[in-house]
Amino acid sequence: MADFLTISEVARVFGIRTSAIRYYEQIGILPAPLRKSGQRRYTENVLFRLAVIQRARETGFTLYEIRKLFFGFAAGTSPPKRWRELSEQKLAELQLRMERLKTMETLLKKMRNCHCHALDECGKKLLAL
Amino acid sequence: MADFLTISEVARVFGIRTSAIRYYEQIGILPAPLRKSGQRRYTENVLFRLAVIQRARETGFTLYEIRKLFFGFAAGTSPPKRWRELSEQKLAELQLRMERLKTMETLLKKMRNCHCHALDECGKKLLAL
DNA sequence: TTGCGACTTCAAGCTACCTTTAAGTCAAAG
DNA sequence: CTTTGACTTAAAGGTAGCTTGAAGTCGCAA
Repeated sequence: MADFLTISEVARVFGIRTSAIRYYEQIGILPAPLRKSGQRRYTENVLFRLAVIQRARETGFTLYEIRKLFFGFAAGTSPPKRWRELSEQKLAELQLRMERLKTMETLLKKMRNCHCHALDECGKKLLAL
Repeated sequence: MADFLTISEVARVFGIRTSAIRYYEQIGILPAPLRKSGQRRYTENVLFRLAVIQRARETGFTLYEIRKLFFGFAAGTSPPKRWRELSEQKLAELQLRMERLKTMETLLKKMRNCHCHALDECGKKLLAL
């Protein structure tokens, strides 16, 4: 029956628009699927891809970073090696982002407990991190 | 001497463009400074503001969220109260972001250690989170 | 055969966050 | 007085990540 999925079925699963899916294909982060009289027919593989894409997007990666990651896997230089390099790099970026989030958390906590009546007064305190 | 700062001095301190500073003023996240024959002259207060803005931006807040945060401080309802509410809310958002980052970290670590030769094969594994 | 609904493409539109450009003002130096 | 350099404005331009619109195709049902 549902051996293949139409674009709108896929879209519904992920709560995104069909136009977004076509766009992802266009910029090369989703492979072009088989066609049945012009219409895209997806296998479950697209679900795995989209799941990774969504998580990456949620954590702040751009579509172009994601593309780089995917191409890094596919490309020539013995896949697992290049792949490892790229994911190491992305992991380092994640570390940085997490540190920044923590700094911001500290900042917000200070702001929350601040009793200043003017923002600038408060800002002055904050800079004493 | 440097009792006041020109827009380009401020820009240099933060490594941003003068146009960005004017834009921040335009959308209301930087207060309009005094003018000396038309030109903006800043006090050190602007540095505190910009520091907070930069950190917030780094952690993914939009300029409009930042504006809301600032206005929340300034606005009517006994400042510290409204302020506290808003920062609580932002803190909750931060928590969520951190969780997502951690999920992504797990994902990337799995990918790094993956020996699949095809992305889809790898994706399948990943979905067993 | 006609109509319907779900798809297709291509191009233009939209929001956020700025940057760039054009044209002008100001003040201090030569 | 003219030039220089740093500023001013308003408006247009640019990029990311889509969305929307117009016009057309496909296959099935009445």
